[in-house]
Amino acid sequence: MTEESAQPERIGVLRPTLEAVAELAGVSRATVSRVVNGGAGVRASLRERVQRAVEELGYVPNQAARTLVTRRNDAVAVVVAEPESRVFSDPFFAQQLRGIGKELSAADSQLVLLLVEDTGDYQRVGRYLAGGHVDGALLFSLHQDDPLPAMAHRVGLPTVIGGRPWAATDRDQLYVDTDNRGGARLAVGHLAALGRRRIATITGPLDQTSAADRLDGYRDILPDGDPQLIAESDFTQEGGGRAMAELLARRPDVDAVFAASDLMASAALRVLREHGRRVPEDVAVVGFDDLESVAAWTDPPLTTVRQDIEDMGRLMARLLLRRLAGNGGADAARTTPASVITPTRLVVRASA
Amino acid sequence: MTEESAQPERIGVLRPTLEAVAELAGVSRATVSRVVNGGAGVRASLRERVQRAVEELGYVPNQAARTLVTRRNDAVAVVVAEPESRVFSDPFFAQQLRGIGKELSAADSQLVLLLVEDTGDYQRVGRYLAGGHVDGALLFSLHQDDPLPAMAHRVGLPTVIGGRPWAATDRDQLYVDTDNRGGARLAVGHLAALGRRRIATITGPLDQTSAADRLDGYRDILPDGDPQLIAESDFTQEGGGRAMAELLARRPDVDAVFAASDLMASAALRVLREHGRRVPEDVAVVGFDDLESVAAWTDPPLTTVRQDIEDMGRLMARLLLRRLAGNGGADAARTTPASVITPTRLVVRASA
DNA sequence: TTGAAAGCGCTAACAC
DNA sequence: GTGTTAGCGCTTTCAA
Repeated sequence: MTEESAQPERIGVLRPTLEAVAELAGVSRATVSRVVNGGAGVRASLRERVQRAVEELGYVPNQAARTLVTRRNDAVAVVVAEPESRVFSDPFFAQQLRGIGKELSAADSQLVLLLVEDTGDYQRVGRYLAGGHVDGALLFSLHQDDPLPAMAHRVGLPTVIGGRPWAATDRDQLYVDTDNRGGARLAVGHLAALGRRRIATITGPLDQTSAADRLDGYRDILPDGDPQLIAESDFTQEGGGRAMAELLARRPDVDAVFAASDLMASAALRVLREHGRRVPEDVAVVGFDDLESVAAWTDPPLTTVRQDIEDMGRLMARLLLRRLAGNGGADAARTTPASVITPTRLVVRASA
Repeated sequence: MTEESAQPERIGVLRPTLEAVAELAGVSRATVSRVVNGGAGVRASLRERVQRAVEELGYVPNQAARTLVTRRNDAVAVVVAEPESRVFSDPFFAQQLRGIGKELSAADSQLVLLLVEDTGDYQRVGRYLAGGHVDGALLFSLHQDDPLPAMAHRVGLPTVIGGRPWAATDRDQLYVDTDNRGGARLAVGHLAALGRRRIATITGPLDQTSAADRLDGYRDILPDGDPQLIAESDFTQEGGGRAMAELLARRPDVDAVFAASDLMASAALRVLREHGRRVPEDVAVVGFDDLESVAAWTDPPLTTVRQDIEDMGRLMARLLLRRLAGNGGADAARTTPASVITPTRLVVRASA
């Protein structure tokens, strides 16, 4: 009994198989399988007998065996290529995940969250995705040369990316993005309409398309702007504060700031106050995101560009699910979903 | 081509199998399998030939098939029974997850995070755990009658719980907990030693053992305390602020507060200031957790009970991995790991 | 060292 | 309706 053998020599609980249930119920495996999977086309009396047997034995289908034949997992991976210190401090992810979770639950699919902490993790996560543990993947926070989309494409794993990817690995790579450029134009246009003439911007990390696109929107409105008025930052509170201080040093006459995230805008507000500037009288400030927990509670409340983050998550999940569902047919072309750019709108509060 | 058939009619990329690699390399499936799994006992020349074939075909083993025979997944679930709004706002989880992630990476096991949002999710998560997708599970934030441990036990899934469970489902249910009671004694003892005589406490939700145990520690030091000095709260910032206001209303002469979390303590600090109390002169405050991002940055910096959260995560993972490893033998008794209570210590800063 | 062959537990034709 | 049967892709004896 000590050595492994072909016989079912298990350590803990002996998990019953379809076979065992079939025997106990006095039917064939096929019938048990039918009952377990909905029971369509099985006489009621038999069905009940089988159900009792399932109950009695505490039978739970072995997913590996099932997946092996059906090629479905009813699970979807969400991969976030960001240290968890950021994943867990930025409300952005939480909201996005909430949307995704809701949509997947409705489809009875399990959300599996994978965090890519450092470079070494890529291999393991890649193996996980390639190994067929999930039916599809939602990829987030991809930086410029992230290998994940290519990996997924290589093994044929359906994928939707959060945010516009830098380059399409795949002709029909699906993604969901906010209209970052349009949103930025809204913000900067508003400041210009207010009569501000020295409008600065605090950007996100420019190796992310969201940050780059927002800067492009800024430039759309101010094509001849002073480069001194552009401070590159990183979407965090600390970074935003630093950038604001820098701008103040470079151009003390700055009279407006478009910060590419609410977190950065809130830090800018604080730094401006510390430097004796009144908002919005001396300097008008506009953020981006409209995070409920931030924008409404700053002093003064933040004028910002609203994007519906939870809805983006929902959309991503829906896109993926539709692609998964649309597998079978030759009519793929008709049912193939397309990438989505969600709209933004300006929410005017007191800061600008 | 439109209908499903037994033939490999796939939609996207045709994923190569062992068979295909074997054919291309001109060897048997067994040999390919050996190479893929480390290549022990295969002649170098053959090994290389196989590796080239694997490379060329972009072969990735099908995990479902592998799991079906090995009964291993190299994946571990972390289940958090808490709405993500809390998971993502409380740094506690992030730290714990970091510890777990590190330990699992080292064992080349994939961390799979499952969030239980509402009651409906239990079924799906239960099915996921029972379905054999993971080798084991780490369970967090279990409330009083949480069905998860029983579910896991029922299907024989090795499990380690974060925090002491209310009742052991299983004789040798493993868990990792902080010495909550001892830590609370440290905190309250410190306040008493400072000469404080009207020491209040703000508790966590008393349906969680961590909160209940900390309250017990408080009572150990103050067995005859005034019940008016005890305010039940919920570990959040909002709750902590409310509780502090309440205490101030009930006992304006309060001269010390032991808050059962740093988040609550920081809110208490703010409320005390708003009520014109100086800390620590009028009211001394001690927290619990020693969250880097909170305790050191409050004004004044928080005296608190330190628990090494990341290490707890690490410990949980290690316990689980050891249990997983210790499966095979009859010597299970000797290698069986036992639950752990991690020590606490008082970190004295300016608030008490 | 290598290959042949027997399953792991399940689903899905297909036949009755 | 129900049972029989043939795999899904892999690992692992066992023999050569």
